[in-house]
Amino acid sequence: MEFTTIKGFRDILPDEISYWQFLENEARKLFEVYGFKEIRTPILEKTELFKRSIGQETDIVSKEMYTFQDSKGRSLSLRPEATASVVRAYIQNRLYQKGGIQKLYSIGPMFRHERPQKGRFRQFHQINVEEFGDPGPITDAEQIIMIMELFNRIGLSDDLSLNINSLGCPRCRPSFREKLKSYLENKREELCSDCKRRSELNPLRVFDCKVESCKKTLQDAPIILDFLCEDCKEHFSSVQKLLNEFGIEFVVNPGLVRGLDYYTRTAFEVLTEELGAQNAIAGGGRYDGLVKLLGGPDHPAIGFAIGMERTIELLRKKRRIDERSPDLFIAALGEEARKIAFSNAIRLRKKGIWVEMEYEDKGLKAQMRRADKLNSKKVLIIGEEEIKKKNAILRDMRTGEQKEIDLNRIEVEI
RNA sequence: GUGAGUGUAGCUCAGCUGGCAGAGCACUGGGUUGUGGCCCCAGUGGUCGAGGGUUCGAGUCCCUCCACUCACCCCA
Repeated sequence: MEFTTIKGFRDILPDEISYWQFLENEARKLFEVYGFKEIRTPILEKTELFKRSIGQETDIVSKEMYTFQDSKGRSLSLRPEATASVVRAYIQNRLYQKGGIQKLYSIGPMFRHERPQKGRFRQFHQINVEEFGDPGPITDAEQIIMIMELFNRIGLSDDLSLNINSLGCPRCRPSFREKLKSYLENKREELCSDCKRRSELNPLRVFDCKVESCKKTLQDAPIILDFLCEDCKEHFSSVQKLLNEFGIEFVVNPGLVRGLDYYTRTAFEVLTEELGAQNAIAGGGRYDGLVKLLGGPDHPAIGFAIGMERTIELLRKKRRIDERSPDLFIAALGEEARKIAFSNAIRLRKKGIWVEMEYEDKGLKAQMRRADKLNSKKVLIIGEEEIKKKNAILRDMRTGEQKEIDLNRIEVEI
């Protein structure tokens, strides 16, 4: 085959689309009652935006972005995540001048040049939520409650677990970082080669390591929660209190570290055991310093992203979302009948009725088989007999009952 | 970037120590005039991932390449 999708990119085919629409629709309905409004930003941005927000040293920016020069020599990148673009839009369009809190969501493709595997693609889709302007723990809890409610509504809550952590703030994180760094320095010989590298660049990430010896070494490592300043401590315990109050189960995981530099305080992840190595189907957290860092006002913010491919894979594994099926199939016998069928199909569709028919000259049996395959609820049979009598036979495909009806009364009968 | 696995019909796969390219599902038609599902019969459909080598003969053995999958890594 000469033309195929490029590596890590894929077609989402019609037989999968009911799942996508279901997920999107449920998300939109839920977000709406929480006061979130949709925003759509470009998928292409100046490279610098991502470098500044996500962090120069992160894997996403240093080796996973689709970056190229345009004809004027400017460096552009396909977005690897949504937050940077939404923050940019918030600042550029002065959304903060509308006053109060801005609640935004966005759905669309992201791009990362990684080696594809189960649950990981180079083009993938996220449902993204961002909220600007409120520093308090209520907002944190509200977003977590909302995301868990979404998973509950689509029927996945039994298969998911929620992890939360606090990453501190610029006042308290540095001292923890130093402490951890020196701890790792002393234990350097016990760490795997990856963790040796991590302990230099981004020491928090060693907590993600899956190597047994590293896990063991880290058992006695300092944890961030012991280093939180009073404000961060207070904030985090309020979040937990609220989650408890509203019956949200969670695990405090001090090893939960988000890979992007901009996170502060609350971080959370929704995990599943069912999808192999890529087990996070949603993740997010607070990023109080980012708006200012990108040139906006010093506004706090919090957000999360849901991985749509992963959610849908889990959804397909756990339940069936039925496709819609036609309301009526018109089986016509002969040239004259087909004309009548066609004009009636057009007429009924104007009224919002899903009508299918056979366009070729085929026997009734073949047409019935086709109607059955399409899972049509009813079949209208028009043949020479019926034309003479100016009526048609309406068959209910589930019960097998059929009756003669007047052609003008089709919409009433079905 | 590293490692392992897999490429045969639209899909899922069988094909033994080398000897005529197969099954199930799907699709099309039929099982007496104009009635679906179940059943029965028949038919369409293949550059066996690509190229090279060994051999009288290669889907099968050897080499090279390509693609896909999973894992590491990273993350949604």
